[in-house]
Amino acid sequence: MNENEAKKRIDELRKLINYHNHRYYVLDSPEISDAEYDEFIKELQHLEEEFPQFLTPDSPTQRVGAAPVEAFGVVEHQIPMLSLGKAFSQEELLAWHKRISGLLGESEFDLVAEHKMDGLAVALIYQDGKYVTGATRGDGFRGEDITQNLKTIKSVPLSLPKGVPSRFEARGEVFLSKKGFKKLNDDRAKAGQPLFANPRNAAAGSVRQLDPRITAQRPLDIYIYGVGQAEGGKTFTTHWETLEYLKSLGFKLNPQNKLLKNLQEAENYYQHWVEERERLPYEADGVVFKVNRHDLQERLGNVGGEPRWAVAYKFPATQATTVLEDIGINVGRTGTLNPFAILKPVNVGGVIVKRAALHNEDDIRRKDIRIGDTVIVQRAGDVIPEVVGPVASLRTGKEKRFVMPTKCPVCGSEVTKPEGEAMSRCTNMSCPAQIFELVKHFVSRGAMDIEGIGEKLAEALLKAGLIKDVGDIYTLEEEKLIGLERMGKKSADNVLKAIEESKKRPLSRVIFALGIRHVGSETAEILAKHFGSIDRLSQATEEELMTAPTIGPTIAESIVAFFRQGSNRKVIGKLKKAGVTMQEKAARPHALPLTGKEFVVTGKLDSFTRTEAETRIRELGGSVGSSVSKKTDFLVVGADPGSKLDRARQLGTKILDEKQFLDMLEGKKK
DNA sequence: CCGCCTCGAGTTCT
DNA sequence: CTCGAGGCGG
Repeated sequence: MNENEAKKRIDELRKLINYHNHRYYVLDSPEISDAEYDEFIKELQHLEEEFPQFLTPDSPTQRVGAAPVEAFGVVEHQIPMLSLGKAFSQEELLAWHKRISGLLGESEFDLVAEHKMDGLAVALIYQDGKYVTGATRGDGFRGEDITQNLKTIKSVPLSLPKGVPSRFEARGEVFLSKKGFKKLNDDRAKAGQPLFANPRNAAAGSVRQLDPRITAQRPLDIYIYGVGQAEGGKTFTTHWETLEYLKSLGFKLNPQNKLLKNLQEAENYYQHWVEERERLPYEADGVVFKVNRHDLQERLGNVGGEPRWAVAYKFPATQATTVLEDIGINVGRTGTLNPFAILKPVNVGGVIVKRAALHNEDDIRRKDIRIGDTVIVQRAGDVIPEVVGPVASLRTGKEKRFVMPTKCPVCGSEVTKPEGEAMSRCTNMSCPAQIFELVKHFVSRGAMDIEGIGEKLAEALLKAGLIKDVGDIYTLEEEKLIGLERMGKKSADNVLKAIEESKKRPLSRVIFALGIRHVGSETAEILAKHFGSIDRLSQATEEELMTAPTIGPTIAESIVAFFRQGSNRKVIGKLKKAGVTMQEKAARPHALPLTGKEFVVTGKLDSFTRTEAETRIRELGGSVGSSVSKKTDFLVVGADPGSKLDRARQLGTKILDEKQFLDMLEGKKK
């Protein structure tokens, strides 16, 4: 290949790559496969190596691999990057609107609504259509030169179409998607590095890497929201037109931007996203409203370093800081010691939070959470409150590191933490905490389903010594029950009736109810089918157990150990004596209607709870999965479905609404 | 041996 | 809903 041919092919490839890059990273609708794209990149790299005279900084191969710098240079913003005034309530939004309406002498004017991304503001500067400089906002007047780092973001165009102003500055927000943020933190956790508290910190940290090769590995993205400096070229009369123009230049804009007619529509827009923000692929901490017409913007001007023509209306915070007063320990059914945070009560997004999950010891150490720390607490949507991490800068030095007790806080027995496992466990099988949890599990809905025995009664029964293990439930008598708190004849009768009922539960439920470690509802089902009775199951050796599907050495060992334990054999004896199901029911004459079909349920159903629906499916021979996969046959969708619906659509899984599902249960169609 | 897919277990607040 | 871990396929 001679020089001329090479030059021609290089230009061609760059055009091609830029086009497909834009399709993929900006428009989210690729036309070619990743492999084909990589082929183009490879070919271009080869040519550029062979003909280095044609290598230019705006070549798509130059996004990665610039050498690290010692420190960042300074970039002066020709037009300051101002921060926005904030509104925290409807009243404050109203006040903003009223003030500018007064200044303008009219109250109906278009507004542009945008999401306030949880990221960091940057400027991209183009000279004669070529990307030359990228800068952080800094203090608004001077920022840091992060040109090489921003270049690694694939949705940043490196060159613009002909006809753009000779010097052109686009402004936007660099951010991490929720997924990207999570993945980044997961990777850091695995590597034992400190975690980022939120996507903004993560984005800022990534963009301010001295080594652009590190930045290139972070899944950063950018939404452009405006123009800074622009010498020559087009002028626009509204902000919306400016946004359209930016889009036409190849910049990536937030698809949720919207042109609104008045304040009412702005309030609706806000309300909508307060409710829907969980569903967004990125984190937003509010919405921004901007006066659309540029002439009105100019008349309103700036005041106190903030433009009067825009306002950031913040969402209710999902994070708050409070003091971690102590770390408590719960002992679970399987003896696991589960630490939880005891917090100085704090309002997070309208809910008073006093406790929060702290999954395990490693997690506490990884996040370096200490008792007495001021911590960030987060409650996203319906999700359980969790401690994100400490605010290390507020430490006084009096904070105490958490140490997992070596004795069970409930019974005082030895605690072990097997090598390589995340959980510490109490070794005492008859630890009162474990027995209590086991009773709760035994009577719970998915297990023996004894209505009337709940947390309260279970505790009372144990305390009064009426039961010592789950087998004793079947020897309870009316007179004894009536003595207990809030328990009259009527309630006692009901409880006894429910206990009687529970004797009829199928074998699989009984196996599940026993609470054998690693044996949940699915595995119990398999064991019941495979062994047919408790007697055969209890006599099975590890080898025999492992012939059943999904049973490996760990589960097999756990089952054998369970039945070897004398106390467990005694419990089974009691259940047998009471007449609880010990055999799989005789093979049914005809196959159940839903045999072999796997269901997944999402959202709220009207006719019954999700667990009830799942039980019904199992009774009819179907199985229930917890997430949608290739194997799933049907997704049952109730109100307010979660991400499972998206996944089902992706996989083309058959989707049933509640009505169709009920019809199916009644056997109307298959 | 590693990565993917499921299952099991535990959590908070209204 | 999320995390950890068991099972199994590539």
